[in-house]
Amino acid sequence: MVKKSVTIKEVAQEARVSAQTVSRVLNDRPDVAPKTRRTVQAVIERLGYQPNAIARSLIRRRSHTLGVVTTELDQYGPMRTLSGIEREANNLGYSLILSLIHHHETDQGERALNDLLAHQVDGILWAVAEIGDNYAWLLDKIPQLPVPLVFGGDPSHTERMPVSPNRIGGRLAAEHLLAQGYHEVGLIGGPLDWEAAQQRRLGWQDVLSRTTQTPCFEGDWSAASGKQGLRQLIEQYPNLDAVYAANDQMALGVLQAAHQLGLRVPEDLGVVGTDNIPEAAYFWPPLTTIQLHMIERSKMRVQQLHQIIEANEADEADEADEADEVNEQRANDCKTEGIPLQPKLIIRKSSVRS
Amino acid sequence: MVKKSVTIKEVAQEARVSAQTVSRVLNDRPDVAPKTRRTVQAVIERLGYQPNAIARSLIRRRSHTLGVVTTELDQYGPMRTLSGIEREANNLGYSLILSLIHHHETDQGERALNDLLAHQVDGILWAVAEIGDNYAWLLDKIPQLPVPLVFGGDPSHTERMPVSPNRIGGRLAAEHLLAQGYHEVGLIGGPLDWEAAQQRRLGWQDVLSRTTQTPCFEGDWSAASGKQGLRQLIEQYPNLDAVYAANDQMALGVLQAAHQLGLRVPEDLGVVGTDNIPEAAYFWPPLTTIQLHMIERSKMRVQQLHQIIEANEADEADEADEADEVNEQRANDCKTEGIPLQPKLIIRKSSVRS
DNA sequence: GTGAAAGCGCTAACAC
DNA sequence: GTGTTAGCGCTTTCAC
Repeated sequence: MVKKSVTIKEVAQEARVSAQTVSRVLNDRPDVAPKTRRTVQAVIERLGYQPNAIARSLIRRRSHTLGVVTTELDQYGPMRTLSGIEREANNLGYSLILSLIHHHETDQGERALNDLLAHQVDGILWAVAEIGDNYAWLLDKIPQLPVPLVFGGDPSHTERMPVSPNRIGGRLAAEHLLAQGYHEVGLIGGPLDWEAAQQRRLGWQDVLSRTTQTPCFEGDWSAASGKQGLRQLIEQYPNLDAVYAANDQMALGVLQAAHQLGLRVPEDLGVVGTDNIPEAAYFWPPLTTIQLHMIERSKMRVQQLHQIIEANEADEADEADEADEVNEQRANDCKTEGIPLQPKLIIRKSSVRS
Repeated sequence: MVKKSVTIKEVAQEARVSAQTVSRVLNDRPDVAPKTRRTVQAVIERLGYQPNAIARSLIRRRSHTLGVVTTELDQYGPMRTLSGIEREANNLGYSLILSLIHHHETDQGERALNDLLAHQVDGILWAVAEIGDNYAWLLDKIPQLPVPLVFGGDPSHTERMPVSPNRIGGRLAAEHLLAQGYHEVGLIGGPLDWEAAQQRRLGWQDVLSRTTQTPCFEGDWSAASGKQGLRQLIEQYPNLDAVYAANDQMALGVLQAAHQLGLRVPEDLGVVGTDNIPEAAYFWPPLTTIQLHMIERSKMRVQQLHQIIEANEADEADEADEADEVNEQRANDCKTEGIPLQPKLIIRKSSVRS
């Protein structure tokens, strides 16, 4: 412990060269005599020297660090997103500074953002769910940010796709249940101020509003709320014979409530969830669900951010200043790749009357 | 975008004072004339100035940043640990640099460690599960590290508690099942090279080896392996009437297999899991499980690390150099607080014959 | 109370 | 090829 780190100067002294030469070796510059290079490398090895990334970033104006802002990690969604982000960031050679928002208050977001900026991150991934107008202040702020910011959370209109994948997911679920011969399909949605919940609900409505009633319950993503939701819907709509839940946890709650109410799934009640959490295949019965490709999606966001960063860097070198247009361009390039990420219906027992 | 950040010099110039004075204002030093302070603060506000944390750490030798090394976040355990770490780090004013290890190879660990050191973290939380001898190289290395490192993963002998909480958990599960009148209690364990899995197994054995046979299956933490595990155990031990699973996911797999085999839970088969994931209460039937207080535990680790860091800092100021002994001391102080974190049996339907 | 000078660890630009 | 000088943004002496 408390063993002081080795500096470039000490290495230089020990190798009887200047600090500059050591630096050249570190950065694999060609203009070093092979012999000198070997000597220096030997000393580096021997002393266990590690260049100080902090000092480097200070002068290079590039920290090779990305900031990630997200919410509590106790839900599968945020967690998987983070997992994907880390994977890709790692690939591209970035370290990650993590900043969690705990109570969905704006000042928390502001704090997180400033914190990351203070740490001179090269870019920011904003993976906080869109809730109410919590994006508003940020959207205002983006133009003034010294670094690029990309939204990395769940897919929503911020992707500027023609239709939100969440909405498409809602449609897939509803269409599937109708196709399986269910007639009255209820929704157990997420909190309606969450953009993702809203979109899933819209998708479900797209399909059902013309054909049937639209029994609907607003949950809070927890299994408890799913359970409560089914009880309440069944009471209000005795003919309800299927439910689309906006996440798999709520679907799990629905399954439990169904067992307790003596409803057989899928015979008496069809159930479809959302997210395809790893456990879903092991629910009883196994849960049909909508896969939204969160991990792949967040990887793409990191790539996108990376490209913007690189583009900015290049532009600065060129003294050109059409940076923003270039960014726009790159961003669009990325978006068009989104085709393989179409939401996918994963059919299991919970929605298939045999 | 690409808007250059404001520096302290610009603020100084704008406020017609020296950079030094601005620095004094930033750090709330007393020796600044109230009037000057106000002027400077106004300029800071107006320019939206943010001190550069990187430059600061360079000179202060303190980055207020902790490094976290953990494995893939696709399991509940690591995720919750991270969640707890982040919460407490945030409380104590630290930012977090995240470094995930993907393939459990030693060089990955080495890379992660070096990466964090390069970033001049003030301390490191090693939240990687102990698997095989993957701690060995690290234990060797710790004495040479320039910063303190604390193990932040699941509870194991690294806590130097008399008995691992994991083992106590295993005992609780087995004792409970026997008390409920089950006679032949099988284990569906985690991979045996995981220290945590090993300890849970030992706890189970402590209770059962004398009274009954010890049917045992080695899973891989996944629900799929839990399912397979039950099928196999039942075949080998037709009289098996209870199962203790080393995590809740495997317990879920057991429940599914039981349903498929026509075994009623809890009448024909008692089931106890481990972790108390939020979903466990909504399994069918609701799952009895062992709560290991991962979040609280990881918070404690962060506090511990913080205290060591502070102690080192104080020592350096004092020119004293008994730092290591102090560390040892502090660390021990922390450990003795562990009493409220005793594993807890959470009884639900899956193990209670009515 | 305030400013000037020096330096944290490193690298870019120029000498030689 | 290599060393010297300067400086990233900030804080810590130590003058005044």
